[in-house]
Amino acid sequence: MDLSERQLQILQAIITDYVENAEPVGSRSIAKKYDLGVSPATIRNEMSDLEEMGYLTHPHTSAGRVPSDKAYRLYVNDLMKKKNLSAKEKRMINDRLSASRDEFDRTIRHAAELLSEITHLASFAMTPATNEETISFIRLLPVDERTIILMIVSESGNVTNTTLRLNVPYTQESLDLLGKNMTVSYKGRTLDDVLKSEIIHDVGSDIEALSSLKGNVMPSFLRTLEDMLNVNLYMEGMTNIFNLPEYTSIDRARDFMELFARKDWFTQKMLARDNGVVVTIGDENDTMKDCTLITATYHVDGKLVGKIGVIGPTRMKYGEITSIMEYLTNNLSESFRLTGSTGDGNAGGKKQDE
Amino acid sequence: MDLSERQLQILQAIITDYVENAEPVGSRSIAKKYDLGVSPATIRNEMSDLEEMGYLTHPHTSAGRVPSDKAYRLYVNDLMKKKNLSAKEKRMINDRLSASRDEFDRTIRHAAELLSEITHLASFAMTPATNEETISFIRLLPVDERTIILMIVSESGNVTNTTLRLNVPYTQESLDLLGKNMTVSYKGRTLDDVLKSEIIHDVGSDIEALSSLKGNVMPSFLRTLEDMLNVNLYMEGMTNIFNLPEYTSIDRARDFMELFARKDWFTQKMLARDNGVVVTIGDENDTMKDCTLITATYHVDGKLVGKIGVIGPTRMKYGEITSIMEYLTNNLSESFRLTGSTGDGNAGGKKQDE
DNA sequence: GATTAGCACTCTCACTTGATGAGTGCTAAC
DNA sequence: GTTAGCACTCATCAAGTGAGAGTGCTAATC
Repeated sequence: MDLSERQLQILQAIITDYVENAEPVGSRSIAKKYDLGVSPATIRNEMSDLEEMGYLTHPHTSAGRVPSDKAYRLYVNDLMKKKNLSAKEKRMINDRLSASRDEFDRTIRHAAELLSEITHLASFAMTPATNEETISFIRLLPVDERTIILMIVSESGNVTNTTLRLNVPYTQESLDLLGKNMTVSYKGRTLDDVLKSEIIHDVGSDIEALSSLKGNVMPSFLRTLEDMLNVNLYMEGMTNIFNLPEYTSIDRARDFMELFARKDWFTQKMLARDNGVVVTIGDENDTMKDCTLITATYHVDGKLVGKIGVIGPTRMKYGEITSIMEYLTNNLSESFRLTGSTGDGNAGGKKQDE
Repeated sequence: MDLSERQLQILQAIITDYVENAEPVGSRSIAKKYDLGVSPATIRNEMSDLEEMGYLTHPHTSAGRVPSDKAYRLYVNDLMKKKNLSAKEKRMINDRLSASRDEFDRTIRHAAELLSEITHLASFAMTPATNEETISFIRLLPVDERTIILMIVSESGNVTNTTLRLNVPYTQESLDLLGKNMTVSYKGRTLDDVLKSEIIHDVGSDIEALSSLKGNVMPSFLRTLEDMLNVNLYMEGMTNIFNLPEYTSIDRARDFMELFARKDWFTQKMLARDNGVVVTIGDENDTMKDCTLITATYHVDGKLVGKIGVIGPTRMKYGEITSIMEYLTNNLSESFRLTGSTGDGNAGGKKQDE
């Protein structure tokens, strides 16, 4: 049961108007503002049909119509036009990201800031999941008589380290040896793989002298691997939502904020989403049934996949926002194309044209 | 102009009642609940005097009295009784912190979580400022043909590293040499000191071959030092304030949240505060004039100083909260007494008695 | 002289009422 | 199929009302 051309026009007009003004839109104002060549009465009849089909709802008898989730879905799939970013917007994005291009985490955080500034919504950015990363080498360095540093380096240049305190003495040679020993064991294996296998049978060392040292180091080693697997989540512009009429009620604002205070939970949710630009509207989300969530993915070295996203009420400028996110993620992927995962000092990636 | 014993009793009763119920308290309810042996009329007269002296205010003619900032200050200085923590509370603190005692940053974050859970207020915790830390050694490690890792280790075992991309080739020897060279130059100097001097005259190397390599490394070196100087700030329980009657207005809630979205600014503010348990009430803060801020300091290795704090309306349980914070910071300092600054694998610090 | 009872007065809060206006839904005319 | 006309619905706002809590003053009491 397809919609007629006129119905689509009316639906689009209602969505446009409602997204702009956040107030139920009536037949008269549609007829006046959008030149559809028909009278309010006709529009009323069409509206009534659209409501029957589930595209519109009615807060109460004598109020205007409000688009339903189903209407937004139709809009996103078929009606919405991509917005061409202005030169100014493109320049803003390029400038703000390139200023920190040489440092990975900072760039990601800036992307989130930028996104919330441009969209006036709450945004977030996640560093890539690193399950697939492989270990390059492991090294142990002395600090003082009892303290050493354990350092794990991945093949894409990711580094994590932990300072740990031993309950046995050590020598420079034993540290070097254990480092080499561990490197041989784990080089080329993914973090996930190592973590899963080692946590079960914590193997002793072949060489007697190293055994106790290794016993000291292994728990920290596993813990450090876990740390490396953790993605960082940056959230920005949470307070933007206070300016939206949807959230003038304290309770709804509270619910919103509380949802995102649970960072771990939220990270898991987001990791599970598909790649590319993904829009989920209202009921399509299992929590936050009155929000829309848009996520997009960027790539590091063409391999690792990170995510950015915005969260807001279902009433949002879909065309504009998806276009911005597309541009932004392309820009990010471009920046991280040649370099490793943690900054590059000077040589920035090739810049996207403006 | 001192207050009479009876005036103090009445003031204390009003504060206690108001802190509990968040509603202006009238003479009748004081007379009924607190056994002062005088009639409401007498209390009314005293209240009137207290108001004249600036300890109480009046929302409107026919409402009860509300304590002023001045009253809270008097209460905190003279009237308030320290609360003895229950065994259960102590156990909770000990358990929750010791579970993560071997990892510094995580422990600090847990302290903030714990604090907001116990107090039902917004809380924060800062890692220590490290201006006074001194450099122990610097090392450069190879990743691939063009990528190396720069690693800086402080004498307390703090480690920071950056991956950087070179635009000149390198050899293992040159890396080792430059690392040693830099270690000799900077060992024993404080981060602050090195950062300030080097940022001005970016010295070239004495040995010709290292010159270009060093040129590549120095900018990252300085940037990494800056990173090391940055304190981490963890904020928790921001949404707790939504449950307080003081913040049922969306505008006040918004103001509150926006203040703490500016993490850098907030960090600076907090760094400037004195050591020990510090309470600033309402007007005593230059921003957030309707909040009370309580901060307390913990020590790492007896030297570095970090901070934790809570933020809430001036109406809060001062006695209880300061006691909790005192216990908590003592516990933290105890944990970080022997170990370096970034975890210790096994050997936990001596535990405080329960 | 300090304390207290009594009472008029003030102000908030919750509730009601009525007017207004936006918008629908139906019917009959075009 | 489209439109004008009109009765009807519902939210919103302002004004008005009464109850309740609490003060401040005065005069009586200890």
